[in-house]
Amino acid sequence: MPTRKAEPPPIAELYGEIYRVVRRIPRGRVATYGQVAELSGLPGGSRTVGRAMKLSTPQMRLPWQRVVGRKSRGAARVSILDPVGGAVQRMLLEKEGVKFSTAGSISLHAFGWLPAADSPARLANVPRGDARPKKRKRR
DNA sequence: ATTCTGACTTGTG
DNA sequence: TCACAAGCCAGAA
Repeated sequence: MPTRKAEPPPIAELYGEIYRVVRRIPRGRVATYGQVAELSGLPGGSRTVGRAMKLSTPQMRLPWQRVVGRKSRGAARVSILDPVGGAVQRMLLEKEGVKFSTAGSISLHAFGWLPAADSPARLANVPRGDARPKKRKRR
């Protein structure tokens, strides 16, 4: 085979994967950009997920409002720059039961999506040690 | 090719 | 908790 430079990663494919992951987020739950990125095979690609959301269209019928920005260890928040879009996202989430604190943050402890325990029904007894294999102490 | 920008995240102070 | 810097990735100029 002649010299064939490593072809660039199929961006479109990755976007498709991102949308696929987003569709798995259950109603009333939220996932962070970073979380969606990892599940899509794009570690560190949180910004790419944000772009994918922005590029999404209504025809896709994508639950984009369930993807939020991480604020701290157990909290998330709306990260859309456009104030109108941000308000829409919040409204849509509240409509499906997601509660916002006075500071405008969402408790991941209460509404964070747990991909691993997605179908088994999140019992009240959800193991605290997230699905993270290796993680030093608390981050 | 280089620089800027953003629906990101994490570390510091 | 807030502000700022750095690292990060893809698209636009």
